[in-house]
Amino acid sequence: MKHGPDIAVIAALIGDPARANMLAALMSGMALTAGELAREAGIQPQTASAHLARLLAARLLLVEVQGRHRYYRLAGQDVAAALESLMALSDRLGPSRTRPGPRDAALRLARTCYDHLAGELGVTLHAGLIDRGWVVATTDGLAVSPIGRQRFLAEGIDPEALVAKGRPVCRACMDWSQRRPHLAGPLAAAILRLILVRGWAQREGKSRALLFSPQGLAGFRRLFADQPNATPIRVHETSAAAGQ
Amino acid sequence: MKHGPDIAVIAALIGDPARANMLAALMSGMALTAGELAREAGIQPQTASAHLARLLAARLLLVEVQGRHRYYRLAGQDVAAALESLMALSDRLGPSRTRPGPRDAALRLARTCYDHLAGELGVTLHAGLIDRGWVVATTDGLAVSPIGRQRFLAEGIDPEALVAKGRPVCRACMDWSQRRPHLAGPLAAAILRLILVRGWAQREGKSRALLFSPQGLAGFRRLFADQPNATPIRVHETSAAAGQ
DNA sequence: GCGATGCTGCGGTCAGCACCGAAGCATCAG
DNA sequence: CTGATGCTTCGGTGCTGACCGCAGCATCGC
Repeated sequence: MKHGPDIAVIAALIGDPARANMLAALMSGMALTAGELAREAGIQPQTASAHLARLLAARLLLVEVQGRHRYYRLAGQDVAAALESLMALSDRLGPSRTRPGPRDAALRLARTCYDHLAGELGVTLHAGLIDRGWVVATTDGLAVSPIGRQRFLAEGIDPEALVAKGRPVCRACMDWSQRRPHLAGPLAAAILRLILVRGWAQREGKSRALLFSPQGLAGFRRLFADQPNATPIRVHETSAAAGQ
Repeated sequence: MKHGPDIAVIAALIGDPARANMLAALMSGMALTAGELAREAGIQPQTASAHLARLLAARLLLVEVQGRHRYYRLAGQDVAAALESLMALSDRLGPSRTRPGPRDAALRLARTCYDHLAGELGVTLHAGLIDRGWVVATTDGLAVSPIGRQRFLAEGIDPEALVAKGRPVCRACMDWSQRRPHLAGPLAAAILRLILVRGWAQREGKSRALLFSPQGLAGFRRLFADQPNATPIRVHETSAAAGQ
């Protein structure tokens, strides 16, 4: 048992600061060039190239060549999920090695998690869809109910067109900052695209943060989150969680 | 952004082979002494002590002193979840760096994931409880239905006694080997205890593998998995590996 | 054709850290 | 008490790997 379990190889790849910075940048879901990633990590292009080659060999990244550019992106949802779960452990190091600036607040409110919405609004989305009965639990995770399908079709999303090789169309994913589940899967990816296409929110530069316009936030809440009739949803536990 | 994101610190800790071996051993959910962990990792006690101190400082582990022994265990469910998600990425390295022996087949059939059941039977449990309507989706993840509570009480498990500080009593957790959700959370932990107490299964040494007796397997399936009336559940996608 | 840009491979340097030997404390058995 | 066990701290060694300067290709613009 000299060379250790495979988990050590993967974790060691993520464990280098330069590579971790690159992976964190790719968590936005965008494909970035080798040069952009080098700048993101604060290293020279040669060094970045070596790092990227190793991440590629481990199948953590995919690459697409376009002319003289090489666009790297995360290899899949599972890679993003693993990175998120590691972020969830980061709090343990100390109350805040990450300086809690305004950008951090934006990240906690809404951010991309590879291809879908995360943060407080991601949790709100998950809760809202379940409250409305659009999404229900199945043996495979979560699925869209008949009424939900009708509603999504009205918004231009066909859930049945999103199913791929028996994978669930959506599922719960533990949110790093909220410590509650948010919505993941192809359906969640389609909803994020809808949010961006309608101009409800836009990316903040190359970061993972999503900036919602007031109108966009209102539209989002009206469609997915607001409880038309009854009890208000509780999404503001972050303040209480701080004292934990 | 010189010293990298916190995620790099955590991943680097897990990324060392010796530490990864220790953490993997602790995934069984048992508390192990420093010496046992040193042997597990194949290193000298002094080296292990240094590793354990670092894991402790990062709050990945908890320690309990009993006489001259020090019992280490994982700090919580989130640590176990992160390790599982890293294992899910290990497949990408190569078809099988992990030799696929009989022990591996046992791991894929049933194993502990920190404090609950994982593997094919863990997925079966998740699917079975949802099929029976004992567990349903809520805004917090999964919850026990009234009929479910009645059934669990009949087996000596009180779901309401398991709720702690607003955390969901159970939730879905993506299974490393099955790539489908299995049941996690306090309820899942109680079910694992039930399985062990009734003698349906026992741990294989210090490994994560759970060995079900034929009678135990029958009892488990009858109570949680078998579909009494209708369509058979599909849990045998890896039937080749299971051998059952 | 030319130079500029984006990326990768090669060598050499250097720091970090995993490792063990030796020693020091606490606990337990007798 | 003495000796044995379990664990930790300290010092020193050795090796892996991250880094950059330099060079070599491919692509784009002109």
